[in-house]
Parts: sequence; C-alpha cells; structure tokens
Amino acid sequence: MEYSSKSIEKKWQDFWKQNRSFEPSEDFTKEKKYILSMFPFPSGRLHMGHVRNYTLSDAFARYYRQQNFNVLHPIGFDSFGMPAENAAIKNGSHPKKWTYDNIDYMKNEFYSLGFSFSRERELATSDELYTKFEQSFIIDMYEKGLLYRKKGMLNWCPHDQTVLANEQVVEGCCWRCDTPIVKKDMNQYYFKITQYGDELLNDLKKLEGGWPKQVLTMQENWIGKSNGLAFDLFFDEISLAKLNNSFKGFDVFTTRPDTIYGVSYTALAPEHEIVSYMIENALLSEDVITQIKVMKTTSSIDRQKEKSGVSLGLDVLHPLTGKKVPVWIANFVLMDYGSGAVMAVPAHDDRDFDFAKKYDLPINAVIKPYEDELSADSAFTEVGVLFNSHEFDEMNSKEAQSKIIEHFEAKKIGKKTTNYKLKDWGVSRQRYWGAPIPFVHCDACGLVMEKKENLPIALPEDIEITGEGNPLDNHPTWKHCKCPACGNDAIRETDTMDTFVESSWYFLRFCASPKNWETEAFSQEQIKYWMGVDHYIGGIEHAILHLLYARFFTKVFRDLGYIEFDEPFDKLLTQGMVLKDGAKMSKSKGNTVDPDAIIEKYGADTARLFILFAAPPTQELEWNDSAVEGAYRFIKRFYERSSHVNKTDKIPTIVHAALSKEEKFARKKVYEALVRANDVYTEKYTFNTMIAGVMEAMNALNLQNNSAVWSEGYWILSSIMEPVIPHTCWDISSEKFALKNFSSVKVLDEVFVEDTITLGVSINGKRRTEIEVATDESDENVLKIAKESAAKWLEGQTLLKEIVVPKKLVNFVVKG
RNA sequence: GCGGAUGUGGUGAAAUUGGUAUACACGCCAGACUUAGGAUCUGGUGCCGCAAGGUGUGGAAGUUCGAGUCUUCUCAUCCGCACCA
Repeated sequence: MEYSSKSIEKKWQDFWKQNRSFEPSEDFTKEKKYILSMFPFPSGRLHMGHVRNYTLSDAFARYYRQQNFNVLHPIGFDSFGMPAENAAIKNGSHPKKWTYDNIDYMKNEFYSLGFSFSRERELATSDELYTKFEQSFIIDMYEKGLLYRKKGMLNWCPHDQTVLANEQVVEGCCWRCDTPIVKKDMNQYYFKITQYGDELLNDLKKLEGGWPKQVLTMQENWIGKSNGLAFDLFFDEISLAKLNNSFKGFDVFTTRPDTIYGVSYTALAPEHEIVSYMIENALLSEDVITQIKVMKTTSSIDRQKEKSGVSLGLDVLHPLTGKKVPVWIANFVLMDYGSGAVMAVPAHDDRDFDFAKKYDLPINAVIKPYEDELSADSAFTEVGVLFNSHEFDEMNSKEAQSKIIEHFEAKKIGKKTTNYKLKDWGVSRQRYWGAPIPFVHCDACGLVMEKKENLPIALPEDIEITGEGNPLDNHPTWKHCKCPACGNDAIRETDTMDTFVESSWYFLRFCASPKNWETEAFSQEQIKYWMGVDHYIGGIEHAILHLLYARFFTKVFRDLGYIEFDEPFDKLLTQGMVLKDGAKMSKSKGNTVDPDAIIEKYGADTARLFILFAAPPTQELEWNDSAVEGAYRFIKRFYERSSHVNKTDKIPTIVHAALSKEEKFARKKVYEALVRANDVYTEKYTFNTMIAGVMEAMNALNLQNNSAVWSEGYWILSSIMEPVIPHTCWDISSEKFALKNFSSVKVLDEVFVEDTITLGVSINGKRRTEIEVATDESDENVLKIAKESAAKWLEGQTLLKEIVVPKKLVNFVVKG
C-alpha cells in the first residue's frame, strides 16, 4: 500500500459527508459530550491558529465518538463585525457578500482538514434567523432592567468611528486598530453586567480545576472587587456660599480607613459634577478652567505620564476632627471608579505623596513601621502601628481598618462599601454590519421596544459604505418607521450591537435541533441534555472579553428562565499561539504558513499530526518545516507497514506466554500507548506524549514479524491515532478491519507482566551499574546480586545503609 | 507596581507518589542501497575526556539514603492588568 494523502483524504471526506457521519443523535438517553471550539470570524482564510484550535476539538470529538458518546461538535461563524465594512470601504464589496464568500471558502478549508463538524448545525451570526432571536433576548433583557440607555463618557475610537467597551480598550488604545481612544459624551446602551459582578466573581470557584488558573485570575482582577469605607465630606460655610449652596459636599471611597487621620487634602476627577458646575457658573478663573480642559482632553495614556492638578479654592471638613481640608482637582482621579473623588493621604499612598510633593501640600503621617523609622522620602504603605489617631493610637493598621469602619457606621457618617472595577458593558456601535438594536425613538412615547412579531429587524442591503458616519443613519428610508406603541411616525435606532453579544449565546443555539431553528432559539429539553460544554477550546486572548460576557449571558438567561445552570463551560482549554521564527505568525512579519499549502504538499493528516505532536496544546507551538516532514514520514511508514496486518473484523486473540521476547515487547508497547491515550482526553491533554507512545509501539512492532501481533497492534494503534490522523486510519481500518476497530479496547494486564526486571544500582544516590533480576526476586537476593555487581565501588568502603525500592533500584549508602 | 506562568541536549520536548534525567521527534555524524538523493534502511549522538572517570535539569542554599520534582532565597524570559483610591 502506497500512501497518497490526496486520494485518501478526498475519499474519506466524501464518505463522511455522504454518510452524515458526524451528526449528533437526537436520542437523549445516550451519554453526551459537547465539544466546542471557539468559532472563527470569517476573515477570508484559515490560519494556523485556527488549524490548531479545530484539530484539538476534532480530536476530542472523534475520541468520544469512539467511546460511544453522543457527540455534539458544531461550527459556526462569528460573522458580524468591522472588517467586513473595512473591506467594503477598501474594495467596494458589500459586507454581506464579502462575509458569506469568506464563509464558503473557509468551510471548504475546514472540511479539507477532515474536521468532524456537524454540517447540519452550521450557522453564521449574521443570519437573519440568528438576529431574530438575539433581538428577542435583548427585548427581554430590557424589560428586566438589564439593558438601559444613558448618556455617558465613552471610549471612542477615532479611526473605527465607534464606541468601544472597556474590555476592548487595550493600554488606552483600540483593541482592533491600536488607535489611542478618546473620551466622548454620548448616548449608549448598556448591559447591567455589574449587577452580576459578585456572582461572576464567586462562581469562578466553581470553575477551579476545569479552567486554567491564569484565566480565573485574569477574570478576578478584571472584576476587581475591593472592600472599604464610603463617606461624605461636607463643605465649610465659606465654600457652601461660593457654590451657592448647590452642593453640600461629595462622597469618597477608601480602602484605607486606617489612614483617616492622615488626610491632608481631597481630590476630584476633572469630570466631576462639582467641577462642571463651577466652570459653567464661572466660579473659577480662566486660567484654572484652561488647565482643567487640558486635563479632560488628554488621552488616558498621556494622562498617566505625570500627575497634575489645580486647587478649587474650596474646603471640606474632616469627618472626625472637623478641621478644614482643601479640595483639589487631580488628573489621576478617575471619574468612573468609586465616586470620582478621593481623600488623599500622602503619607501612606504613593500617588497622593507624589501629588503633595509637587504642589507642596502637607504630609501627615499616622502609621509607623513596627521596626524601622518612617522615611520622609516616600509614602509608607505597609502594615504598621497607628499614631496621631486619637483613640486608635497604638492599634495595628490592619485591625484599625475594620474598627474605623465600625466607628463611622456607629456615628452614621459612613459605611462599609464594596467597589468593583467592572463596569457596565456598553453594547451599542455606530456601524452597519451588526445586529440592529430593536428599539424605536418616538416623540410621544420615548424609547419603545419593537414588537417581537416584527423581528428580526434586518439590515437594509442597499447601503453606501464610505467610512464616514453610520451607514444606517445615512440611509434614506430605513430608519423611518411607525412607533410600535402609538403608531405615529418614529425613528428606528440606528446603532447596532457589539459583536460580542452574538458570541455570548451561540453555544446555546448549537444545542437546538435544526429542524426547529425557524420557530425557536432553543428548547429547554435540548439545552438540558447538551449543556454544559464539556470541553471548550480556544485562544487565551478571549480570557476576559468573550468568556466573561458568555458567563454573564448564561446567568441572565438563567434568571430569565430559559436555562437552569450557572456556568456554560465545564472545562476550558486555552491553546498556545502558533509561532514561526520565534514570533507570532502575521502577514506584516511575513512569517505565515498557509494551511492550504501544507494540505497540498503533505495532506491534512500531516498538518494535524505535526500540530498535536510538536508541543502540548497550552504551550506555544513553533512551526518547523523539517519536523512537518518528519510527521509526514511517520504517516507514510504507518500506512505502508499496515501490509503486515491480516484482514480481520475483530481484535486477534494472542497467547502471550507463547511469544518471543520481541513479540512480548511489541505488545507491551502497544498497550502502553493505549493506556496513555485514555488519560489524554480527560486529564492531561498531552497529545504529544500519546503520539510518542504510538511511535514507540511502531518501532517495537517493527522489531518482530508475528502477523497476529502486527494485527492486534494496528487494531489498537489505528484506533488511538484516528482522532489525530483520521483519513489515514479510516483507510487502514476499512482495508483491514472493516471499520470495526474504532471503539474502546480493553487493556490486557498480562502484557505488562514481565519475567525479569532491570534495577539501577547506585552508591550514595549516584547510579553506578544495573542488574537484571527475576520480577519476584526477594529483596534479600536482590541485595546480594546488587552487591556483587557493585563490588568494585563498595571495596574499602563502610556500608552504612542498604535501600531497595521494589522494581526501581537499589541504593547503598557508604562512607570511606 | 500587582497578578499569572516558564526556565531540562544543537532544536521541539519527555520523566505516577521524590527513585536509573533527556522517552519520542527534528537536526547532525557514519554506513548500506543507489546514476543521483531533499527517497529508504541501519547504527551513533548531553557536555569534558583517548580512557578510567568526571560532570550535568537558570543560580545559591536546605530537607532526604536519594531532588528536574519538595522548601527558602535569587536571576532571567514571556504573558495579563495597571494612577482602581
């Protein structure tokens, strides 16, 4: 048999398609596995990262099919998004055509790699049917108060001309195009993800063990829970008068209530409402107003470079001492965290310290180290002991935190508070290629939900995409509609949804039987059976964005009564990047490898084998052309040596005792590979060692020529390898085993029983020699044999201790 | 700064509870078959050394009969977050 990847792969891909080989069964009494890889954006072509992702999920899916599970392994396309519009601007192609052409191309690539996806459940999130149900969920969420509209300061990308969620701002820049973002005041829709902040944080515990620690930590940090004290600061008489009594004061949040007696100034964010009031009412000098304007318009990156501020000429009263404390504006105070105002304790906070130094503000220390002296050159931020703090003097600063909170609560001047870094998810985008937000603006009724029977609110196709403004807004007719409530003329919302909304529930849609796709998003019964996802596989880059949003939607859907569980993904496998020449593959670096070219030259099985063999899945994978050749050579040998195998439709029975040493060794290696393979899918995901085991077994088989041993070996090995190199294995199996061997094989313990065993002999832990003894030899005899063998090294030494580790080694402890 | 991870041959990487370090593969060297080889097969290959032997898992110390594995410290690299009060 001569190996030809082209003819074999085509043959089996056609066979699988014709036989609907990978469609899940609707028999819900069978045990199930839901294997999901993160679906791709239809960018045009697959890249090696995709190949790695889907090779992994495909291996899981195929393994569990062999184990007789009912397997759901679906694929779709996350097909809304800006690149479709960017392509339109660049090439004049319609976003819809561009998207669906790409999908067609990429689907062909998928199937030419032999991925065992359910073809009948393929979907694209830009399908109108998908939009229909998504809009329906949006309406439900609005009714529940989980979606709201408000005016606020938003992250605006000047290049993409759209708003970004906080999660989409990376180091102050747009996650997609790297343009520095600016703040813009706009009306936006928000999901109330903060309402679930605590649950999203606490439920991370449920994911321990199933999710990588790194991802859990990243989510924990992102949610950023911190406990502390919130209290009001009140203006003194003079300041009240200055402000025309419009404000009594403002509230602040601190995680360091123990430093309360060290407060020497307070600071507001430049965007704070009191500041705005003072500007509007000309209560500040032109010079100060100019300074504030500069602070507000500086990009967040530049704002971090140096601390700056300005005094407002106001004072508040210290809540405990009643002393006057000056109020400043400081550029490091963030409007969107806490209340946008802080109490400043320069003696015990680095930022406050820098600011006080710059503007020559007082520095009042109230905590000192237990051992050392306080330094005047920096803030002391460690745990210490309180002084200058009235009744709290001599108290440990950690302990003082709760005591002082109690004190504030007892006096009813403040209370224990929890703050989160997590903010509500801004979901509206001023772009065309997204799911329209199903609302209508009516002069009489205000913001009105579209009626569910009118869904989907589909996108118009006759649009002009220029890159200037929102194409929906510019469309001559689309936005004009009737108010669903009063029937009068109204204007349709022209914002579309963030594409992360689609990816937040697609895994639920896959559970739905396609025959009901028209009528329902999914059914309780189907969800109950298929969810949660047993193995979710994808890139670490989604650690926060997608995975947090999907968890949020799951909890919302639970509270809306659609589903009955808290977390969607039981096990998460985050794959490493694919590198070439030490760097991530990218077009700009010119170090990409085109999957199609690899398939053309070596075949899909070679690409799959290399990817799984070269590194464990969570690690980075360095592309290596000659190692790819090596993978190809292995497959060729594996295929061609199947000529040693006899045709059979059941696993051969072999009398182990009657075999030669080489034959026994070959069987042992084969069964070792089998044992390894069974661990891989549940615990370790180390496909590389599983494949190494198969290679060892192949090497061992090649040292003997018993055709029954060859046949048994191939029965097992081609089954182990089927998830990795399916085309090759199906071809061997159909030729030799009538496709009967893709099922679990019982491990025979007899092959691991050996007559003799080799033990290492070491002196003081250093290996010197080895001995071969009968497996059941007594320790006493083992020692005797070992001593003879090591006589050379024991001579003239005093033997202090003898250690026998059964089946491993002998160690002599000597002195001399 | 905070958090997470990773350091083992020329390279990608192996190594149950601490128990013969470097499996498997790439590369390299030698040989065989060949008109030829980027095909195939066989053998070799951590480092120093002719050898005996020594040495060796980023570095230092510790626990132990025995440490890649456990403990402490340290160095380097990568990733994520970052003025979050």
